[in-house]
Amino acid sequence: MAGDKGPRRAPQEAVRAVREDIIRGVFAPGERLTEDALAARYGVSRVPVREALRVLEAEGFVEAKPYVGVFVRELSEAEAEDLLELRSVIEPMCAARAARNRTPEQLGRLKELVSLGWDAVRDGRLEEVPRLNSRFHEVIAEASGSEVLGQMIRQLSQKIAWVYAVGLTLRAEDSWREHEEILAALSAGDADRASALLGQHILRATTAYRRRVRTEAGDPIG
Amino acid sequence: MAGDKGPRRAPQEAVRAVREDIIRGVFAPGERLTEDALAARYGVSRVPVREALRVLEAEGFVEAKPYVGVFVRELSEAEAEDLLELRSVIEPMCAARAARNRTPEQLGRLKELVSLGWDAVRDGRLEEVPRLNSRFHEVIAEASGSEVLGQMIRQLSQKIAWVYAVGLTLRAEDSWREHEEILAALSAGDADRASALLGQHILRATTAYRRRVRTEAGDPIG
DNA sequence: GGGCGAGGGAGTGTATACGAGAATGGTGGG
DNA sequence: CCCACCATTCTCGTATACACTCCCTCGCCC
Repeated sequence: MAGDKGPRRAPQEAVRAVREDIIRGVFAPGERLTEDALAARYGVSRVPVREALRVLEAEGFVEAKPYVGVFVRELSEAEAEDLLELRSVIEPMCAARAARNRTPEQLGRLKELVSLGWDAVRDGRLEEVPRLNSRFHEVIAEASGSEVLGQMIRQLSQKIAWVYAVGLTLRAEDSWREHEEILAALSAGDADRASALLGQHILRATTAYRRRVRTEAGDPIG
Repeated sequence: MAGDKGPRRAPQEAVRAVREDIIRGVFAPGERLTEDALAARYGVSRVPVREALRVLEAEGFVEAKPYVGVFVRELSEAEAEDLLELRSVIEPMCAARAARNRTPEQLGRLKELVSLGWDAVRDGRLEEVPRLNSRFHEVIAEASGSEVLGQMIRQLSQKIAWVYAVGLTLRAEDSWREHEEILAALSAGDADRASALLGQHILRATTAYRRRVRTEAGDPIG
């Protein structure tokens, strides 16, 4: 079906696709995902889909019950806060390393992302912002030079994007202004400043998230 | 083939089995894992093995190259330190929650693990210690009540066990004495003390690890 | 009329079979 | 003697087919 040009590697793409669909809200929390439906959706067999679902289970996006099926996980407000707090301690650590190890190529990608983020915010394409946000933080993780750390941050970042996207998108302008400052510190190789800025950045994001959740409802994030 | 008594649930067990074999050093870092060999080893088909390998890849234990195969990852000394540092900030956070949320059943399991750990140390069965160590920390993660946090710690804990096991096993007596104190704090519901003790515990483990690495060699952990 | 048990449908779990790509060894030419 | 090219082979990647489990419904009995 949709296998227009997908040449010879389906499962890795399937993971990305399903994960993005979950983050974008195409699949709602609690929803059951049937292997057949996903297979048809992506024009592949059930085997790659199964592998993708197992990966997503390991990453914490879905929950699988044996002989029953997989369901999109529902994040409680408490868990969302845990994610944010977790990031608030990990990211500064990561930023300090990134300021020392970042390559010019990575700086270039960060600059491009900041530019794209600004454009998206300015043009009101808010649905693209969480994804760009994730990628900004993922590149920083990559720039830290630690494969292990990078993988952790990557997963964490994607889940944060999910938390935000499930609710709404806001605080976009401030966020990207702060991204710009972080980029400057990284560019200058100033580890302390990069670490401090990122800590501040996460703190503000957390505060904004809490305020929004409080005012909107007391419900689970879903 | 060897479907002795496990005829009805293979893949989840396969993940555990392969992961334990990697941690125990049955499969050395850098080694190539063929699906057929693993399938034969566990008496199942290639399909569950593939799913297990994808999960382990997501967890960071192996690296998969398309159309080539999966290889056990090699952790550099820097990455091992990153893991330890990561744990040093996450675990105290986790312990504070666990002190508030732990159930009597979880306390019971912790007590049993401390007992088993002491026995293993006393009897010189040092090869069992890393696994018990992991489980102790995993139960604490579970007791924190946060599914998200628990999953993160779980993966982290397993990788730490790997780091230790690949090198050697030591500091076992002190470690389990400290486990006992942590258990006491959890039992008393003293969040501050539990958090502080766990931070201290991790710090000592990290120091011991570094000293060992320094004195033994400058090589990668593998 | 309500509760309980059996049967059917749906979907997962697993195995087998086949096609595609890459590493390896041999062979021929320079 | 060395290098490049090609074919073989091994392994991964995917699709198809079947067995087992769960859930829901319908019928029976109390």
